[in-house]
Amino acid sequence: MSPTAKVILGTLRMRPRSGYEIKGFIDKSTRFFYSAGFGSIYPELKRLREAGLIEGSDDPTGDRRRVTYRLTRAGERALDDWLATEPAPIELRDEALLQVFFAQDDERAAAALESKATVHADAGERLAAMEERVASLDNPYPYLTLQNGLAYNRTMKAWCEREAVRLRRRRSKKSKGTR
Amino acid sequence: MSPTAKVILGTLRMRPRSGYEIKGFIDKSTRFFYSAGFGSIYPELKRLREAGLIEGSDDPTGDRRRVTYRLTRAGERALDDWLATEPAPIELRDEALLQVFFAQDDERAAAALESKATVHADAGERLAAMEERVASLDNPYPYLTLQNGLAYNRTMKAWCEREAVRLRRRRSKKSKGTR
DNA sequence: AACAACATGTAACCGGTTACATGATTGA
DNA sequence: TCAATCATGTAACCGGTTACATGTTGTT
Repeated sequence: MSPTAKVILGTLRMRPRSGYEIKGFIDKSTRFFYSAGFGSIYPELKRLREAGLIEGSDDPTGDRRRVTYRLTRAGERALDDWLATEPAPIELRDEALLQVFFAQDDERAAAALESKATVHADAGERLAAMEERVASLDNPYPYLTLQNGLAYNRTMKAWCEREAVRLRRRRSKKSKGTR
Repeated sequence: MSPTAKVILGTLRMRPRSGYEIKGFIDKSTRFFYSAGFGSIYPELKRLREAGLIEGSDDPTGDRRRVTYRLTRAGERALDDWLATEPAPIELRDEALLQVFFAQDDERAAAALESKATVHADAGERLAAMEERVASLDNPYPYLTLQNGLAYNRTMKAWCEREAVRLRRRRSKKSKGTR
């Protein structure tokens, strides 16, 4: 099952939606740890339909066509099966950390850490802005993942700032200079 | 500049290496936050050479051919330019979190959190096994990124375990059951 | 009238993973 | 001699991003 299929199936179990609505839902919920664009969603809906995991019904607004998809029983089974599967290890590509790794001196390492701190600060703010809305949901699990993102970004921001300060302090005493 | 180009250029500044050695270096250093396979490395070496950012010299072992690459001045400049660039935001695809998000009850949400805790525990152990070796390096920045990975996995493991316990405790009192 | 949002889809492109293919050297 | 490691490379495949193409509806 493809990554995009997983998030589509999960989204459709909550309630039937069109492709456009699925995209909207992802963008305001899982996008921070699991995203998908139209270019993935529409072809995947087609495949899932052909595989019998979802079914679509025409649901136009006037002349504007729209297909609303819902899970079939086979789709629900497939979703439950995946949900009970050991998760794939987290794939992570952190350019800021690579910049720290290859830094040539404390000054530039500190700058890279501060960039990373800013990235996490921004992400944290965007998550915090969602907190109230998500907290008021019936379903408690989205809120749990939001809290996870908050904890993650808080920790990383604090860690990067602390290390950046340490490097800059060290640098002002004994200059490491160029090699 | 492609992701693979960045890690190749940085690796080659440390010292000249063959494609095979570059892969070996990545596997024992940046792989946890930035990886690359042979299928990316060799084609990228070719492109970087054509672009004049690296140069290769034949350096065979007996009849076994080998090309050792080093940075050109243009390559060093390109590396420094990238190092001073705002990093791309972290791309993250966390299947375990998606399983939590779509969980149907506390029991299964807790199980997903425990899976995620295990993932982080394993990653933390693999990093801890590298700690002494990396600490004894001349260059302090690889150790810094190792510490970051340790902090990240420690926090995530603890957070997931704590939340899993909380869910299981809650579950044993008021069973949430099916909806 | 114009623009944002709704709605669906395809095509080109990019880049990574896996498998395959080949062959030399080293050490058990 | 056999296996592990060194060494390089390509091809098929997979899947995501971006751009493009098209048309409707609702709001200003």
